[in-house]
Amino acid sequence: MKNRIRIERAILDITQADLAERINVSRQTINAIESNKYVPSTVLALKIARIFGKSVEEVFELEEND
Amino acid sequence: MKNRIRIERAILDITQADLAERINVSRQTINAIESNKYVPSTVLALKIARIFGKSVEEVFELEEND
DNA sequence: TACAAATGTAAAATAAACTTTACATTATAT
DNA sequence: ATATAATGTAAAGTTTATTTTACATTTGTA
Repeated sequence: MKNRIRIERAILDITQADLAERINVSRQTINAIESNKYVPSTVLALKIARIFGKSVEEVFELEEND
Repeated sequence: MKNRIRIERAILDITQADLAERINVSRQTINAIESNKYVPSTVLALKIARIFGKSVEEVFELEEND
């Protein structure tokens, strides 16, 4: 699965730590999701997308191997 | 988090086992997600929504406690 | 009513998400 | 060039997702 978190963060001009704080997870969790170390839960995906004002599909995209 | 899986399944007229097979998880996993025993990964949410022809937000909805 | 299909559920095992702490590297501004 | 902020990463620990097997209950149908 791919994601556009880094880009959306840049548009909002917020750091990984900012985003983490806004959805109540650790900064490392955001870093790990953003760099595809693991797949977030649906609750986190919904919260992240909501902060960006985008749908989950606009932020996270399935790939062939998923 | 709430979900509309049961309703969307009814619209498509498919069983939990059918849905499970289509996204390559066990039937128990679908049953557990559908009855809110746990929160699916974003990959599963995207696959489930795609089968229903709906967005993730149309199938899964955040609640206050999330 | 009886049979079959669908759903609910439970326990044990494994994999994966997430936290905390801590430190290293990279980028940015002064 | 130096200080500071941001990001990358790692290890250990806890919690949660997911699988497998198995059985019980409910629902639909002949």
